[in-house]
Amino acid sequence: MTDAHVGLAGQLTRLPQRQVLSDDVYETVKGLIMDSVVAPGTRLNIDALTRELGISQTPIRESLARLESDGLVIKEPLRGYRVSSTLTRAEFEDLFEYRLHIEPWAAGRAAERSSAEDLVRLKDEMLSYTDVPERPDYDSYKAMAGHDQRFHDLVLELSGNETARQSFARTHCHLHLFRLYYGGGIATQALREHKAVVTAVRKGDPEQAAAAMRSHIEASRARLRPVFDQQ
Amino acid sequence: MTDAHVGLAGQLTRLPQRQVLSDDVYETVKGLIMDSVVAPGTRLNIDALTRELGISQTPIRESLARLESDGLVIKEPLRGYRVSSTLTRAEFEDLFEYRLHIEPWAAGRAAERSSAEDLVRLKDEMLSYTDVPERPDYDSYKAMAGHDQRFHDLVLELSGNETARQSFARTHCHLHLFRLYYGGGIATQALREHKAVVTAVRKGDPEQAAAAMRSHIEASRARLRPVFDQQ
DNA sequence: GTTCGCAATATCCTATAGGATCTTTGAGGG
DNA sequence: CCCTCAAAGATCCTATAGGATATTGCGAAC
Repeated sequence: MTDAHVGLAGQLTRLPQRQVLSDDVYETVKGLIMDSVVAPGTRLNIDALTRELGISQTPIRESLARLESDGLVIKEPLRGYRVSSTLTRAEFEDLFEYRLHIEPWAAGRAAERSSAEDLVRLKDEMLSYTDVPERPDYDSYKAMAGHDQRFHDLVLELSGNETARQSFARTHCHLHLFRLYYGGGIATQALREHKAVVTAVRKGDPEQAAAAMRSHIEASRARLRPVFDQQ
Repeated sequence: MTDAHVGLAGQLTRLPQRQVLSDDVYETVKGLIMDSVVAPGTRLNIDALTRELGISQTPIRESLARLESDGLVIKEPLRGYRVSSTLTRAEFEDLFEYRLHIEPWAAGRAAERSSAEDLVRLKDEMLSYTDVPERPDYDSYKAMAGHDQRFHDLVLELSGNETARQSFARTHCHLHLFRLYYGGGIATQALREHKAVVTAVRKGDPEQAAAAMRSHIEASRARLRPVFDQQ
């Protein structure tokens, strides 16, 4: 390796970006929140995290600052951070209303604009999660949630409007929905609905794509709403 | 004060949130970026900021982490932060396209839903910036930008969908547009367009409100586009 | 029993220091 | 001249320490 490097100055691309500790901490704490290991409302004690993670306070503080911007933690000056609550019903309704405004539009644009390569990416994403177990456990729930998020992000990306994609990403929609555990069992329906969106996009039919996406989101909302009736 | 406090235990509300140094730093650096004191692409040297602001690195790092989430700085691990570029033409177009999708919808909803109190707030906001100078200087430009941002945020708020308002806020639309300095001179037109939106919202006419907002955003886009022709 | 005040403890926030990594500079060789 | 390499310097990142603030617990008074 050292010998191969000699004489190639300037011809190697820059190494991939390094992962620094604060990034690791961010992902770790995010995972704890996402998996409800730390419950909504829980105070996040910086000194305790220091002890438990075996690192200093500084990267912890930095990652908490980022998580605050993500809406996953709430900072109270001088008193610390706490995990944000899961969505209230009002927030849930706002989110879906917003989705119903943005995502069918995006799907329609994806139908108008997608190249053959784009369609391959859609197909690949659909193939990334097909093994729906009869009795969903936590891992399959998590895998489905991952597919769901990637699918929607991809459609937003194929809409060709990066502002819209980022805006949607910044709602952290699927992260918040993930935290509203609903026991699974509906992956088959969601996959079917995703497939209908993909079919319309492939046909290049924006009206049908928008309608399929709207239908999917409305169904998703209806499936999730009972969560709030149990509280 | 100490005497007044005696015997009133539990009856005083919690004091307003305290401002900590990292919050101050965040606003300071944000202001430097917004005012283009530090130009787009500039590296932000943490040690230099430490010396110039006379504080330690820690609050600086925290505020930079937040500014990264805001899209105002870009972090390159181990190499530091740099100020994000001003909007490219493509980003500008995406942003306006997104606005054209979101803001007329929001204005229409505001027209449907606003209470008398809401309308007072709109009126107050319109009254907050009326003194349009013949020859706009930097301060008036900044004041107009402030009004512009507050106005649009208020309409989003009156739409009644907090997800939408936050999503729009997180684009930092007016902050990015502010950095595209265009020399002013168009405040009178923008105010006239804002007034048309307010008039329609007051009438409770959602179609007219949406149309007025659409017209305003399209005009705003047309006014700003020449910025890119000069680059 | 409740409430208040005070001291002790815990936690948050920032400053400082040191190690790791990157960037710049200068010398030497072709 | 250009290129390479090594050393020096600058900067980033994290650990540690100390001061400021909030929280908790206990005892005294009512």
